[in-house]
Amino acid sequence: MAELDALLGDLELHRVVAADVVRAATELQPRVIVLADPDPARGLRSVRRLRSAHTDARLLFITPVVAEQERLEALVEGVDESLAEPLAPSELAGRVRLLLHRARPVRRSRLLVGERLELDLERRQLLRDGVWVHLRPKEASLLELFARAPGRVLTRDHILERVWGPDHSGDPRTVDVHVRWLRSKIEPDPHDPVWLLTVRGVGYRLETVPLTKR
Amino acid sequence: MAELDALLGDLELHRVVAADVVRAATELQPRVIVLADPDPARGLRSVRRLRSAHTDARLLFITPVVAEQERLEALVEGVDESLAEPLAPSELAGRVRLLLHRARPVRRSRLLVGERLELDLERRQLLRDGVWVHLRPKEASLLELFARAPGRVLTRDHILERVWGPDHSGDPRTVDVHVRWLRSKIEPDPHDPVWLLTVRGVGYRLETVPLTKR
DNA sequence: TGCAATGTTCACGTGGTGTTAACGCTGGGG
DNA sequence: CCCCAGCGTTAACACCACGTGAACATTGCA
Repeated sequence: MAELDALLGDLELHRVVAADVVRAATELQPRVIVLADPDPARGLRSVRRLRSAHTDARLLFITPVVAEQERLEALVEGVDESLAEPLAPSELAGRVRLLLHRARPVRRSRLLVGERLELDLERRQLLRDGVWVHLRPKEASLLELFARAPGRVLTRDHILERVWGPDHSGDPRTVDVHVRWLRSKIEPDPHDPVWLLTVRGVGYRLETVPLTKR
Repeated sequence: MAELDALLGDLELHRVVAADVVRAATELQPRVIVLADPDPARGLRSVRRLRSAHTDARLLFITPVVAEQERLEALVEGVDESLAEPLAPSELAGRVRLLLHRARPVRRSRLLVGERLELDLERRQLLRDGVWVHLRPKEASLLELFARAPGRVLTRDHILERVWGPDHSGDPRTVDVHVRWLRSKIEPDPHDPVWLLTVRGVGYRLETVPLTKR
């Protein structure tokens, strides 16, 4: 472990026991978590608890070489890497650095629309010209859906499925109302939208870059 | 100073003037801050401002050898180390590394909400405008949980798990009542909360910085 | 044991939120 | 030029989540 410390010495390292892993992850907000529990079952439980916790950390799961089953399960649970002990310190250090630098579809907490609008996913609110604008739950979900697919046309059915849920059977026109409410909050002139645009006969799309600049 | 740079060259170093120390500490989130102000009184003010700022940094306080009084006061204020100039560069570098590698970063004993509220984690009480406000155990735990995840939305289930324990099965609405009691103690107007906010349909979140300022 | 402090649960009112429908407007095609 | 499907707009309505107060239970301490 001294050797490992030397290899990762320029990083901020913390060691915690399994019982504290969720609390530590939430408080410290690390970028990488290495789970090296001697008990594979307890390690798996830690994985599940972490996955439902408020952390974006990438997970590196390490088990004794005999615990092949748990190592595979961990992958299913969504860990980023799953390795078996024994493990060379340099190997582990390398994996940690790999995860650290890996471009991951990071759950960014902020999405931009233009230069004056910012959707804060944590607060589920909108920052417009430096002023916070309240978003209702459905509005936030709707805007998030659009912002994650900038420029793409989304049909009402697609929107209903993603925002309202797959088994939801409601009037597609409900989407229109929410679009209107969103426009009143993000558009300079709601009557002449420049961001959240109608695609007649198909659905709606959100521009993320001013049209004139393209 | 060139010699010191050589001794600490593998670390990321920043130099700032006293007026910028709080801002720099907040933005850079350093692990160690060396306060070497030629003016001992100004150095002490920096210590106090840092101690109530959003940083976990360990503090190393350096004064001219004549300023014995201030050096002792700094210790009372909670600096981690207090040394007198003149000081050999190797000595200083050694102290910095000592603080850096100290087993575990010191648990911050105080968390801030706004500028007038301070949660003392040891006493588990609240300092509001310089007056101690009594917190009941659950209230203290709840506020601590929020203060450690400023701005983040916490669901009732998440709160229950963290404050009441993982195996606790109680009414999620219990959280509402404690939130209400907390509001009566931290909010200027409990009917119109500005710190501990409701996120309808999701949970609650604690703002640590006034929203309009951002 | 008794009392005070703390914690939990419930019921009720209210306001925010979502849904639906009706009606008017617009643009494109016959 | 008119028609109509599609969309904008508004408002009524129902529902549900939350705030609130209080009763009740539990804990801690003298």
